[in-house]
Amino acid sequence: MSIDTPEQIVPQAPTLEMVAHEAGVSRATVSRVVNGSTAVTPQVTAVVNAAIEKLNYVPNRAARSLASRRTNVIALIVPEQTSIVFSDPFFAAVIQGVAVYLNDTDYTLNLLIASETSSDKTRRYLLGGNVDGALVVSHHSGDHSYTRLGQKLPIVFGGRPLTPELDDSYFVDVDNVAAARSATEHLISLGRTRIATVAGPQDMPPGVDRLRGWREAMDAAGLTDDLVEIGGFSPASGADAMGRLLDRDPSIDAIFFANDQMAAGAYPVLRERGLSIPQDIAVAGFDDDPLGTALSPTLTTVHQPSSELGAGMAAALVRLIAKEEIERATIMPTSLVVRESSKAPLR
Amino acid sequence: MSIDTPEQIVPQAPTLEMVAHEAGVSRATVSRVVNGSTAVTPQVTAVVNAAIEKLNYVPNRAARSLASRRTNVIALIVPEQTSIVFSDPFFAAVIQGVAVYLNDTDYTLNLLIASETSSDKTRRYLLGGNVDGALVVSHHSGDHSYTRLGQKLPIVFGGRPLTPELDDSYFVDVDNVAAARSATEHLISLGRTRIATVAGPQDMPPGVDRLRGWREAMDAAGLTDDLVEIGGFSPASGADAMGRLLDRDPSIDAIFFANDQMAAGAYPVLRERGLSIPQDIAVAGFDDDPLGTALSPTLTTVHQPSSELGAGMAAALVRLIAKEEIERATIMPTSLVVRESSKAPLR
DNA sequence: ATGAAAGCGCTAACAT
DNA sequence: ATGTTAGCGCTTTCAT
Repeated sequence: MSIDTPEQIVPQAPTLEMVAHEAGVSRATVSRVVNGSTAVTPQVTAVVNAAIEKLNYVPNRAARSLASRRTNVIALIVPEQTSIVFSDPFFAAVIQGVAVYLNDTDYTLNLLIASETSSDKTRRYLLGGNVDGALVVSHHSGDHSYTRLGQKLPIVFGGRPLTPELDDSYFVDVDNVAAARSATEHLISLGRTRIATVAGPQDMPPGVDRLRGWREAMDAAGLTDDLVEIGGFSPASGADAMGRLLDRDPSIDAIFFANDQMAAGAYPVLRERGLSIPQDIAVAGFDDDPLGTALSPTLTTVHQPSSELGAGMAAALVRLIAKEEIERATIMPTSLVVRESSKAPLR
Repeated sequence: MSIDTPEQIVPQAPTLEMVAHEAGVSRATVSRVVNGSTAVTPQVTAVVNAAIEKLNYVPNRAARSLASRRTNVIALIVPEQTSIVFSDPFFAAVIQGVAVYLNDTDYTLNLLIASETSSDKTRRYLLGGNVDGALVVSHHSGDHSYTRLGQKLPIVFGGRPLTPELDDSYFVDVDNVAAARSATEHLISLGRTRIATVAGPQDMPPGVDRLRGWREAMDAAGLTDDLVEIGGFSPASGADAMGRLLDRDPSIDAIFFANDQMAAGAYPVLRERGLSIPQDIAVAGFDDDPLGTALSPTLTTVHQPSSELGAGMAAALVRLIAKEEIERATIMPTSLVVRESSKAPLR
């Protein structure tokens, strides 16, 4: 080696073969130890582990996968349409839940943004035997367009499908109806009677379900359920809907928004009209968006266990891959977070 | 096959071998076509492609990786400390930028949440030859603790290192100093003279740099630069700092926050003290957090090209892996977004 | 309980 | 320009 030739640091990763040699056993035995087979003497196991430690051995995923015909890879598919509104922290939390959960398993997470144009490529990739299963976060949409893949590959969705009867996919979700109902009951318990709602798009399960929950609570309390406007889950749409509602009935004394973004958009409208929150009008949202605590007054909302949803999806998929029997639907609990926007009795 | 035994659908993925057979050529030739080698007759290429199409062939990553000794996998490391504050949409956007960019390459994205406890496991994994390179998003921290890995594996960081002189890593970032300077100059251009700032932690590059930018602008304009308080990038810390500043000098007529979260936290404080934005006090933040448009008045801020930062990181890494020469630092442009919170001249 | 040996599906010299 | 032939590092029967 001359002075001019910088030493080529070839980080030649140690192979199972080398470990076997070091430990004085066969490759098969090392493999057994690595994979936690019980059929190995404690003594031998110890020797092998020592060798592994000494050589700093890490199994080569590709080789393992090729030989075992398992990839140990789980795809996390984020439809692009969804990801463009990646600004929604709900997603980030779900993804985080997935990633953290998988960290403690042998699975590796493969994040995939599936654009319309590449959806075919995505399907091929998924069916090409490159992953053991897939997770689809379709958020509010309920779009289970990957459903048919479910017959060839284990798949778990986030959110219930749009048309349950035509769908036999697995999914993890919250009970939007019950959650909306409880938020509305909370407003009712404040003594409010003119309670409105801004629902989400009626072609998305959460849009439908949260409206239904509101209606159930109103009906049960014997209140009229006609103060409804449809929004698009965005702040601007919330502002618009709020304006329309107040035009219809200026005496509204409480309102439930299908998500926090719309509630936030409505805040300035309320202020412009000289209505104070919560004295004149109590407000509740949905999602427990972090921005709810930045608003003034802070926003009462329904908390969704977002990262737990992610973890739940991952857990379900892992069991599915292991061919365990699991429920088609996994429902996670929500909780009402009461903040300043609903903290005063009717004046 | 009896009626009781459901047909076992074995989605036996077609192999290169099968394609070769179908096309009547050797496996090597198919491999050449698949990998875009020029040394194949157009005719043969066509035949092979037809066979691929017909059989719906998708290369097996594991086999390919094993044989080529390339993994075509890029790890995206999100330190847990960071991800817990995953509520910051900045991240989601960066990650999205990375994912979308890689979608058009042959690389696959491996998302890794590296907790303190598993950082050793993470290191081993990275060095075990399971990825071709890694991306580290350390956001505001500037923590380049994976720097040493950079000698064994191509790595690109998000954000400049804390101690540039001790660091020889590659990174992608924005010019925080210049951006903060321009935001401050904007406030100065409004005719304001008592301009304060709430800086970020001084052990994080953005904390240091944004304060420096503010100071440079103040000094250049001949204004005193003593109205400084340090916050922690959270809404609560912004509120606290705002209070301290107003206690020190109630005549403050403009303020620059090192991020939008802190500015949002300060809004209620200002309102409580009877100061109106922007008439009494003009406000500017940093990050272009979506919440800035939900605030009332909407918040003037510095926009960072978050998803472009992600794409830039991915692009740099891909070039690094290809052993191309690249600059250690890639600096992306920011832009000032003027909104209502700074839209009035001094009254 | 351990070892021997045959691949897993592909790439990359090397031949031709 | 195309084919032949070794492996890549590991798992997994099948023996022993």
